[in-house]
Amino acid sequence: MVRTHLNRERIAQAALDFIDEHGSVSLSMRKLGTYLGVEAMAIYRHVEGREALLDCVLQRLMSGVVDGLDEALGQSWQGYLQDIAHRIRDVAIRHPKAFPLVVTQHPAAPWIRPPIRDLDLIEHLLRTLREYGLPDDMVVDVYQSFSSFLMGHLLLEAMHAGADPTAPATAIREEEAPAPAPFGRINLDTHPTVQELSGLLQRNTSEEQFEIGLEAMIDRIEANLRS
Amino acid sequence: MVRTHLNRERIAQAALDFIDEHGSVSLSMRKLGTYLGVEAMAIYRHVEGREALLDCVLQRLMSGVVDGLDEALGQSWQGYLQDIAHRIRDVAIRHPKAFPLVVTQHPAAPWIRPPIRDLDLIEHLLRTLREYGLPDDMVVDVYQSFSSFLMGHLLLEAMHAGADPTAPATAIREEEAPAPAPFGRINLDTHPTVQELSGLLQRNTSEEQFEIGLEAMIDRIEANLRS
DNA sequence: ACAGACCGAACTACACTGTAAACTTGAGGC
DNA sequence: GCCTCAAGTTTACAGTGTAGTTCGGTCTGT
Repeated sequence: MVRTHLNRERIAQAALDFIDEHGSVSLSMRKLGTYLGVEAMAIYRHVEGREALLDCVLQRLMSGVVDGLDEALGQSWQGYLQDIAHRIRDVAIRHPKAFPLVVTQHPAAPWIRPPIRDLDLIEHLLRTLREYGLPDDMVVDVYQSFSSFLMGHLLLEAMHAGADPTAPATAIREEEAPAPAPFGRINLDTHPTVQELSGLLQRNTSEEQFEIGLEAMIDRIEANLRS
Repeated sequence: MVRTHLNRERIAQAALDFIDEHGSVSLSMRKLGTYLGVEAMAIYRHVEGREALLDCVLQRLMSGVVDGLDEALGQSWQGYLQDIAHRIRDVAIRHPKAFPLVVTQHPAAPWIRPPIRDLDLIEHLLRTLREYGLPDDMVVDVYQSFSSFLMGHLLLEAMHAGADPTAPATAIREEEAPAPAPFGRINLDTHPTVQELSGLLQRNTSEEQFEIGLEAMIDRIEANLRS
């Protein structure tokens, strides 16, 4: 009986599923093996090792972003950037446990900036911006600003979304006072402002802030272009 | 002979030194033990485990930021934010291998946003902004924008600075053509734009971009305040 | 000064990790 | 029929985090 043979695709998909479910730190070759119904060492026939495996997962994660990106063209570079940004945000939100893998360095190209680690996507971005008439130094500027903006927002959003819901939220106060403070009682006395603003702090306005920040970045580029 | 007794401080400092030298992934209890001239298990008398150890390192990393922050007061909230931002950037640059630890979740407070993981610092920031007269919702907004801005910029900068200089920069081209392309020859044919812009891409303008981005963020807050 | 509590450091043990090497098996080609 | 060869398995080993236990010196109460 030949259960559909192993290959890079199937392994990457299974690893992604596993990570979505249990987190990336608890992914081990052996666990992935049993998850695939196969002996752990069989995986090494198809990927070089754990690091390469995680790289495959990342590639699979981002593969959807670059595909069908050409249809998004034809508007303006502003719309194009908005489109890419939202595509990547979708990935981050759909796979919050896997997305933080973008901070691991690409072994073959340390100069690639997360979270856009896909060379095809980088090429597409640079080329398109150029075709929209942006000068070269501005193109690189946009790429870099865009990277760090996405990095900051999406990593935070993913961490928030991927936080273990079963987290203990342990108390720091040594007393076991059952104080029903907001978000798992934290030193209410030494940090009164934090406590007072807790309501506002735990409000999730990620999406709004993402849109505002993205808009602001694009505005800034526009202003820079005109000057 | 009582070689200066172990304590949390000494352990955290040694761990930080070790990470600065060899990176955080290769820090193990046993290696830290020998690094301290002590048996690995002795460490468990002072810190609860590996996770707690890394948390100690983070605490030690950021301890310098909040100390002596009151002297930076008295100017304006703009100057205050600039000051904090530069202090944290200094940490990121001085400890590029340790800084990425900020993305690990704080176990007791998952709602804390990296890279500002120090409750004292958060309290200080929120209180100060309030004292400068910013309305509560704006205070929280600033905290969150500030976090993601620092996160994006500093993590990228740290990754860049902490990249293993002995990295192979392997070729993707199967030919072993010795093409002296910029930054470790990468698929010159399929990604011509990347290649063409390689000169601009590898230019390090992190500091400039940091200043520009920080300024822009503050301007945005000001504009938001006036409206 | 001395006895006993005490506590930090060391040792042992165990389950689990990544990975290399040798081995088994089963399908296709002569 | 046998040969080949690649995919999957088994075995092995060094290294990991950490719980449990033991040892040896220091501090304290009298």
